[in-house]
Amino acid sequence: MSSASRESLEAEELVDTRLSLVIGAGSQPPPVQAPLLPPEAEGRVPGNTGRKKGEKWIVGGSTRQHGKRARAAHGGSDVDDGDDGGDAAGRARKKLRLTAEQAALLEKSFRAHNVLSHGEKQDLAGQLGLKPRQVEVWFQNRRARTKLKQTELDCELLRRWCERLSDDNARLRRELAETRAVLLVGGSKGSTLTGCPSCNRLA
DNA sequence: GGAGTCAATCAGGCAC
DNA sequence: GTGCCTGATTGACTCC
Repeated sequence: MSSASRESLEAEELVDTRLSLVIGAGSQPPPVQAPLLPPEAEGRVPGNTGRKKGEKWIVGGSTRQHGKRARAAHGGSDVDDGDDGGDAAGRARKKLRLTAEQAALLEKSFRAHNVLSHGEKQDLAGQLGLKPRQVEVWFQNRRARTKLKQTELDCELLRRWCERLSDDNARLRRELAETRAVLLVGGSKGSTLTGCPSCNRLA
């Protein structure tokens, strides 16, 4: 499958396809973490495993400042200019809601490349009438939520795979027991196949 | 050391 | 009122 066509799959389509291809496919384990993301993005994320999962720390809380601090460290030229609220004076922030057209264009871009270059970010922001930082945040959140969804899908896939393996195991055990019984009866009637008297395995 | 990314989280707004 | 979605923030981390 090409990466382009893979990217076009909706998550639901993906899980359906993989279930039909994989769960019925015999002994191969399911391809967990079949990427929802384009490959170039995966290459850009070499684990980021240093963080201790589940570790928590205080974030913001009452001292939270909307938009004034971190962007300096991120080289953001787009720190709060007022039209998205968020100043420290306590004025309630008005949340940006993307239009359907904006969302569609972002989605289209995400499917093409889920990581933006600087130029792509600028261009996209220009087309959308948004700040580059807002485009960046949208992609960031989109990646995070895509990954979360993929994890949930993988989890479900593994659960079903496990169920199937258990069923297969039970069936094979039944068949083995039946076969042994038949052969042992046959053996007592002169068959050339016999079972080991100590372990009942075929001799 | 700066830039980019991620995980975790907060918080506004909408549907129910 | 609650739950969900989603834009935004923050600190840790990786890479060059």
